[in-house]
Amino acid sequence: MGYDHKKIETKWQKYWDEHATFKCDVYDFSKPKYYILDMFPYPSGEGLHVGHFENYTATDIMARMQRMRGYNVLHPIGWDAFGLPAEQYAIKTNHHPEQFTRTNIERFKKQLRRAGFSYDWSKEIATIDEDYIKWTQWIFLKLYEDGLAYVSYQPVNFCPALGTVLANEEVIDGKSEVGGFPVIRKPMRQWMLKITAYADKLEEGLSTLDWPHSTLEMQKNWIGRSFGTRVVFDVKGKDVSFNVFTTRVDTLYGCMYCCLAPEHPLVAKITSEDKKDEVEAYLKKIASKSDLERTDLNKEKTGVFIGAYAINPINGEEVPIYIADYVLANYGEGAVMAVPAHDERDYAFAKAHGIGMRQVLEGDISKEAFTGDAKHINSPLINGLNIDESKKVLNEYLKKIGKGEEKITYKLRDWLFSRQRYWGEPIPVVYLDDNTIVPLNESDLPLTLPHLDEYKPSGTGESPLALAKDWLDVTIDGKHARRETNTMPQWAGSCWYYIRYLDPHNDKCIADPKLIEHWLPVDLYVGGAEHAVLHLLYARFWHKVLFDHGIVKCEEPFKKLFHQGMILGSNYEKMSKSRGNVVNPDDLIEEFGADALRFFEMFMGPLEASLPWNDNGVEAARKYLDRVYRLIELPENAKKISDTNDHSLDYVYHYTVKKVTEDFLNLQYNTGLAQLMVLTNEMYKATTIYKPYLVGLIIMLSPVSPHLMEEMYEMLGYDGSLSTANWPTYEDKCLKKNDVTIGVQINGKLRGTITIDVEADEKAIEEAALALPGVQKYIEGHEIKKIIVIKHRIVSIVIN
RNA sequence: GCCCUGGUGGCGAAACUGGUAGACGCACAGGACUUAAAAUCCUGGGGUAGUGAUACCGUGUCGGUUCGAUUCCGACCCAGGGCACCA
Repeated sequence: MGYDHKKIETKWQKYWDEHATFKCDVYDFSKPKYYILDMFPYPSGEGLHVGHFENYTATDIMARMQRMRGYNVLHPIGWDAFGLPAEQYAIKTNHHPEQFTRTNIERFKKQLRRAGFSYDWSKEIATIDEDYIKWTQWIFLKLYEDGLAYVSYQPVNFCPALGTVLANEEVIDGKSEVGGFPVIRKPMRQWMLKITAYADKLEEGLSTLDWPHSTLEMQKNWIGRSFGTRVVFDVKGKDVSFNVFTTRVDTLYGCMYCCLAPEHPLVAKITSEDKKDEVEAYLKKIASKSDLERTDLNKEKTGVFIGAYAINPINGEEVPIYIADYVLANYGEGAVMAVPAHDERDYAFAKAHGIGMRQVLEGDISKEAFTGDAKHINSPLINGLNIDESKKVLNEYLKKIGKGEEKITYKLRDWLFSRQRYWGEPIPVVYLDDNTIVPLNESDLPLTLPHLDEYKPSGTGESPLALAKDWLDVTIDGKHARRETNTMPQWAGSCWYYIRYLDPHNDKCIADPKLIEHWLPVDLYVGGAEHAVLHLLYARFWHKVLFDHGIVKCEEPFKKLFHQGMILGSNYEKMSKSRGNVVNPDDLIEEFGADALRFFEMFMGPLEASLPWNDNGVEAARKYLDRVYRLIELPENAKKISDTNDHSLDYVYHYTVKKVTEDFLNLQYNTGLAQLMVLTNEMYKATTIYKPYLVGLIIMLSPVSPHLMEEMYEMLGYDGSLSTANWPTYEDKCLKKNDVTIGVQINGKLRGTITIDVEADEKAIEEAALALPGVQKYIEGHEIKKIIVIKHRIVSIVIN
């Protein structure tokens, strides 16, 4: 019937608890450190799902393995506990969101313990804890001191249905990411973080990281660094000029008009009298468009001539100035020089507005803009040169005449850091009656949330905190002041939690500097690819700020990053309640045990792949574990266990140790486990099982299915927990085989195999290959042109 | 449209720096054990033709390089993820 998973798993979970088996002494610097981190969960009302399990099992295996390999392993867990669902629950029920959150945390904890994850629970943190909020706010004050946090009244995305402002990243196609409600533009007082000040450092740091290629690409694209030129255009007849940004300064001779963003400050100043009405009407049209419409209409290039002309600094030509909404106010200089012949957008605009074009590169522009590299024409200073050479020449020239310079711009925008919500960290500043901002003193932290009778958004955009009169009004140095009602976004707490884990109860500083220096950066960080940009970019940003303050000593927080794939429903669709394909881990643990679930989730395929759930999978994993168990439980197998080595398993065992060790360290658990199955199968076939090899199997399997392996270790007569056992090693001499089987190809087709002594020289291999009857048959009557012998691999015979 | 990732049996997947494609597992089939079934243990499974040894075909498609290509190169098709007028 197999082992009693309930009894065994409960027994060992209790043992680990009572012996504090996985508590990490962070001050023990005698062993090399290994810091392995999971992206901490948001404690939702739905509990842990199989996807969480995949993530946490993967890291748990690494943690358990590295402990056995002699590392001091830090493997903590905590709760990303602020978040919208708790607030929405509070709005509905009028209960405090913390109540909801704490209940969920307890449920998650129970599930994690049942899964047997080897977390150091003494390091547990939640972002909503007062002594955590304190340091989140403390970091905010550092950002404020540095001028990296500032108030801005720019238009922001307001979602009437949620009654709150959203970050650009939370708006998808003009609708809120959560709920899918329409979003409009509305000017409001906001806190911004100047992440753009770190754009360069964030870009540069990417090259030092051992991260998935696609994630590095995404961050690179998000930061969007581009090298170009700022060119100065004077406005004809007025004493003003404007800048444009271009990455193609080489096409300057082909500039037929200039285009300002509708919001450009110069528009009002230089619009001619007769064009005022037209411009006004256009601006009105733009303003009423939502982001959705603005991007939707991107097929048609709209814009109007504003009755002014700019002077092209390269040739003194006067070109008309337009405004058009395809020019973005907050990128580059908010203005472009338009070269219809060599830019797709300018081409479309010119066609639509009857503007001519001048070709300045050789190429076909009859149907579309030519954007490739070629020789320049119609460009006196650079005729005959290609793009790169031309840029160099023109950059130098523009610099000399004071009309431009090389410039770097970024797509990255500043981070909208405030939310008009209750359930977030209060922003630790107050406003005097004259609107002067006064940051709180460090000694006043943490600034905690007041209890409210109602948690509904005020609807005007201000957070429910505006209703907490007693909390809101304060006296600072005898003067009346009002607290900031905005709170921080959920991202805030997750920006630095990996630091707090080192020293979660420190009330003097965010963590003991000695610990920060020793333990950071995180050696391995595992979590979903959905955080490829936002969380991982924000956390890197804060880390770099803390680095500049000397608080952390390394420039990047997460040395190696890994994204586990998504587990899909058995119908290949994303698991969701509405699709009815959600798999509940609790039921599976109940029926097959945590060990089996852990095993299956690692065995089902590569960790990074998104794979469909297979209902038989967990049962199959369980059957394998039963099979391992029977190696000692079944009398006829137990009889075979011997303290004397008959060497029959030497090769397969040592090969398995090598492969499993390498595969596990590379997070290729599926192939490592396959090899453990091979070893198990061989043990079944063997007449004698050398006991140390059996122990080796148990140890290698223990990170994956720890409870049963602890039990088996005990059954074999060993004391204590496997966590103090040593990871097995292999000997090269056991990996040597006496002979190898290699293929024999004739003209690329496999015609036979030979088994030959590994030491055999090429000549002997060649002879053995030619001697094969199957080979002879093909060679007869043909001339052998060439024989290629690759030792231990293949013999390739070429005939005509 | 642009960027990234991937496409291998009925299914999940393996395959070192180009070297016997399909390890391991699921499902399936056969055998042993059993009165029987379940469980277990053993064996067999890429396709087509053939009783058979064997032959031919086969890693999304088409071409190329090579003695040899899942692996390298070119073009294309499909799926997933990201970005979206970024000058």
